[in-house]
Amino acid sequence: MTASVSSPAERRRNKIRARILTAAERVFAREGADGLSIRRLAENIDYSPAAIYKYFKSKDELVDELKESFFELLLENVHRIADRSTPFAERARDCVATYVQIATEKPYHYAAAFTGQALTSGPVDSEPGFENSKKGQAFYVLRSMIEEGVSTGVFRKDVDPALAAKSLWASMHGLTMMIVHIPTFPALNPAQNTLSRQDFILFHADQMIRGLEANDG
Amino acid sequence: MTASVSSPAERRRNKIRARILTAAERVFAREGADGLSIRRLAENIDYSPAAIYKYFKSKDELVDELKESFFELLLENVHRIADRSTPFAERARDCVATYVQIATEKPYHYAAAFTGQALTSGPVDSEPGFENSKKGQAFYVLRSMIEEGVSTGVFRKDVDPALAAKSLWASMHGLTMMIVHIPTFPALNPAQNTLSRQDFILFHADQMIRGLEANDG
DNA sequence: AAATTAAGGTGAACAGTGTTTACTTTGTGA
DNA sequence: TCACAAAGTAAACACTGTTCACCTTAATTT
Repeated sequence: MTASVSSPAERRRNKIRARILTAAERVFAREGADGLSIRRLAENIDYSPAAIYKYFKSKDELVDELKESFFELLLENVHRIADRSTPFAERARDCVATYVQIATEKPYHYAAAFTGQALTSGPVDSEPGFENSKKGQAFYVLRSMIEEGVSTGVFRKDVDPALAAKSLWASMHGLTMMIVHIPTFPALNPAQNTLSRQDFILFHADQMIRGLEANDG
Repeated sequence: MTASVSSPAERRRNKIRARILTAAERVFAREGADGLSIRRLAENIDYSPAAIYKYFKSKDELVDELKESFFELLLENVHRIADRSTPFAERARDCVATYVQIATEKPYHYAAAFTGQALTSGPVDSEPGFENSKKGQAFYVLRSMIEEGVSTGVFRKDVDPALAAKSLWASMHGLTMMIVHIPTFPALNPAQNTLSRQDFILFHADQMIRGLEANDG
């Protein structure tokens, strides 16, 4: 207990860390993890490449922080919609639309957040502490919304919210990835004319929700 | 018109090309595109790294061929199910399940096929000739199945098969990617006990199909 | 059959990458 | 002031995809 909780040295350190992160963010958003090289990054902030390793253990750790802040942004936005007092159906649709919207605005962030971890890595110990990650929290917003739908009778009584949330999440994720990877989606061909992206997102959301609804109209 | 359509030289060339591809396939299936290096590959087949470039313009081109053959396999399997004469509902479910099954068996192939192209690349000229690609053909199997569902009255009359197919494809894609990237999925935590993967796939398929069904029953 | 052309194969190099090591400078706390 | 830790660096290590000049071998043409 020598100094204040935030010593000058510590604050200075955090400042530089932040400077590195914002410089990294700019490049990552435009070119992704492959486009972001430690050497280029070091040059941008007038440091030697090795200096970065005094602030981050590895490039992966640096990129992980970018991804985590992105999911914080995503969570905030979805939460804001979920907390509205608009009718349930509308609110649910808007949540899905917002998730897809925010995600596709920063495609590299979103894709990297899932693509990141090694694919065939052992089934043990993956995602430690998922519940406390931003990604995890975003999922639980989804789950509680489905719980509301079930308890108010909009959805079938026999749907398991936890299960349904995963299914819904997968569908949202799929649409997002499609848009992210196929620039023209929902058009599959540059020439094809179809629904606008926004309308398609709403259509997809409707489709998902319809799968949960009690079909007595 | 000097020789036969397949000259000895040509056949020899194709043989070596195939040898390279099968060696590449083995590594790619286990470690993905990043794990597959030209140098390691060259060593495996007792050639110099430069030799590979006499058979493939670039590593990307080589990997593209691996991806295309994978989608050929995927298409074959889905087609086999789609051509069955089992009841419609069952057949549809099995198609979805097979798609996810095959895809998750070769996670790197599947993920790379979508992740491959540059993310923010201009909206023009992406995916030239989608209709003729294996990926495109797989999509059209889906579309015609939905057409069958609509015409036989299982699905709502107002669903646009082309649109619904895209929505369904996105949902399938999402589940596949979830399984591919989260080793424990549908469990989100190693400790969590939930539906088996196979059962979850069927649940998800049900959910999707329910979204299309005419709800008078 | 001889000469010419094309294809197959190679070692070395170019331009990158993430990361580590040994070293120097700088700043802080005792 | 002195000692110790933190910050910063140049240079190297071990890689990567790719290209170039060069040589050998096979196929074609004269």
